[in-house]
Amino acid sequence: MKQLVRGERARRVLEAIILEYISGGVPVGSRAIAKRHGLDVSPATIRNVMADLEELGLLYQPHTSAGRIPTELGLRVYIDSILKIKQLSNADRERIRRSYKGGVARVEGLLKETSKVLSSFSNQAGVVLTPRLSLTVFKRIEFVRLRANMVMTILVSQAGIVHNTIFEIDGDISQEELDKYSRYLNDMLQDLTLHQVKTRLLDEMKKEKVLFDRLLSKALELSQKALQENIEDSEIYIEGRTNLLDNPEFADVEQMRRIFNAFEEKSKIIDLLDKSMSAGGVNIFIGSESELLDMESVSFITSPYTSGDEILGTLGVIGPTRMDYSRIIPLVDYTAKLLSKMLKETL
Amino acid sequence: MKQLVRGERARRVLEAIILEYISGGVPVGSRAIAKRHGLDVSPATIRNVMADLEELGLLYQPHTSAGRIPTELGLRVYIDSILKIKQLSNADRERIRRSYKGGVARVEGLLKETSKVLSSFSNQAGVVLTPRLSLTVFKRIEFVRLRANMVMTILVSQAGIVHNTIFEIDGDISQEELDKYSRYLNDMLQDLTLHQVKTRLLDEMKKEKVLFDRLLSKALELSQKALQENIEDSEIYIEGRTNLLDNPEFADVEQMRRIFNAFEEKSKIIDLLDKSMSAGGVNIFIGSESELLDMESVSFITSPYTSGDEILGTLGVIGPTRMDYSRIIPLVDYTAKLLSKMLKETL
DNA sequence: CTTTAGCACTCCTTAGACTCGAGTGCTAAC
DNA sequence: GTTAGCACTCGAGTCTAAGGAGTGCTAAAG
Repeated sequence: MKQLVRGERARRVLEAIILEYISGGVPVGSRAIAKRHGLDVSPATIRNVMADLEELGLLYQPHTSAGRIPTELGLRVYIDSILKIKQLSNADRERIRRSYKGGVARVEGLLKETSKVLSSFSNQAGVVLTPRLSLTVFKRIEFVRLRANMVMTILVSQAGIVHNTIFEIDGDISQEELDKYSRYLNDMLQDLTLHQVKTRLLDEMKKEKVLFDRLLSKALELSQKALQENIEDSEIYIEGRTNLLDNPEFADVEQMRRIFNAFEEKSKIIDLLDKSMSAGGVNIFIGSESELLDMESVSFITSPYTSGDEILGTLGVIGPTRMDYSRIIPLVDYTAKLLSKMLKETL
Repeated sequence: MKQLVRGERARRVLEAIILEYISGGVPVGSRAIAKRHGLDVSPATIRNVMADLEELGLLYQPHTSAGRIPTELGLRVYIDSILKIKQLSNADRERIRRSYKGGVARVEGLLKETSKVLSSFSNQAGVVLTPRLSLTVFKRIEFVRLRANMVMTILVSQAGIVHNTIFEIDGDISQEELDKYSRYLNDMLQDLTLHQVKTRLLDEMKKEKVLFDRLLSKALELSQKALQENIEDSEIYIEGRTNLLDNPEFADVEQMRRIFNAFEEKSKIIDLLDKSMSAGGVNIFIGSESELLDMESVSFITSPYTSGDEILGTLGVIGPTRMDYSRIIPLVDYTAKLLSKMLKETL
């Protein structure tokens, strides 16, 4: 990719245009570049370079007599081979840490807080994908008799995630009986991931068919039911949607509607975050790279977060393609690390 | 209020204008009313009536040569003394019931589903306030040892709501020990509301100071900690925000931003829903009646929902003041009743 | 061969002028 | 009390002209 932009000067011009465009949001002309960016050449020269960059597909003109705007490819090249990613300053780190007021009272709350942090420090939308239950490690199961024929199962994972399911059963079971089941299961299932738990339960059920142990049988059946429900699903927390309204490129209502529709539907965003979960480190999707239909002018910057060795989920920032990557990339990176640390230390 | 609009004809004109305005969204003129609403009088007569209604503050003109728009007061009068609230048709009821696919796997999910139902049947935004924990009845408490010094408390209410808190303790406690505590507490706290539980615990702690029972002491301390955390808070589920974008009155970006800001902040909406919880039946807030700053053109239609005798929360529809009250009022009413029934029957 | 000044050209943006039409309020007649 | 007639108001839409930002090309200079 680097070779695409041969000369040092071409690279500096591209950088200048992108910086100018990011801060201004309007097409940038040759004069502005020549003046403000310490390139000691005339606008005419800049124009020649611009024409070259346009031919390479890194810039384009909305119309003949307008300045240039970077294309997605242009941004890609910039991010991959020009942008130097700075570390977050100590002051910034400190400010981020401080904005997590209080301790970790609930994992859910911590994740929600994180999406708020991402949004307020980026001035864009912050997003956090919740852990997929099936990937987490089993910690505890409890059954609660709600009333005759109705039982609630509460599942706790090592990472402190709680999940409950309510379901109907044939015939009543007393709370004492249910407690016996859970004690039994808690012993059996220690240290398995929920995914493993599921297959383990199936194995045991097969064995049990031969042994005819009634206690065992019921316990397995109940937990089986509890695990059927959506342990593969994730949710997302999105905060700061309205920050996006401040970007002039979304002023047009039609654009806006599409973006907010995507926020409303969530499933596409979940898919995207899910995909970038396994790829370690910071991921960047520029415009149509995210393959979310109708989202040409939106970029995602994401990073997975963990708890100890478990990869739990992804967090990130959603903003216009024209966002301040140099600030937001380290922000996402640091926030992911900080969250991982908090999850590990407190749980 | 009824006296405000003396003549039968005046009332019919007001109704006609409101109906026309609701369906069209643009100021309505005298011709349209004279033609379409079976009032057998000329436009000039209508104009006279309109002038009277305007003097009463029920209508206003955006500018001299425009038609009339109902004021908030006009809508209020219409809703209070003209509108006859129809029952929902059986077909509609059936369609609503059917849109709850599957059973009640989690209360949380049920509430979220409900806000979706409200949104899709009203074509506006649907909103559901989650139960305030402190009002619900205690069912069960569990402690889980996450690791040394870290304990999770899981609280289950009779209505099937689960709430967890993680906190640090001085000195390690084994899981067996924790189980003892929870068995003890589960016996003691049956059938109290969480609010009562809180005071009860304080009482017991005072007594205990005298008795020096170590088991009791620790158990009380832990549960006390768990209850300190946000049992007074509620959350809301909002669905169908983007439906509001289809209303021409919100086409202007500035308007939109204000509304979406309110959605983002939530606390004001929570307050409003909270307030309308105690007032039984359907509540209607037109425009500035809701006292949400900057929300002149938005109406709320809300109704509390219950589980048995407990009032749990509020649900409703948020839309433009210009919404189809005759359809949405019974929708909100029916949905609240249906949700209450489901909560009661399955839990 | 590269850089630059000069210049004609393009095309968006803005503002003003104008028309059109919906709707009103008033007056006078029924 | 109701209605027809009419002058008047005012926003929405259309058209035109001016202004200006920015370009591409050419030709000269380094």
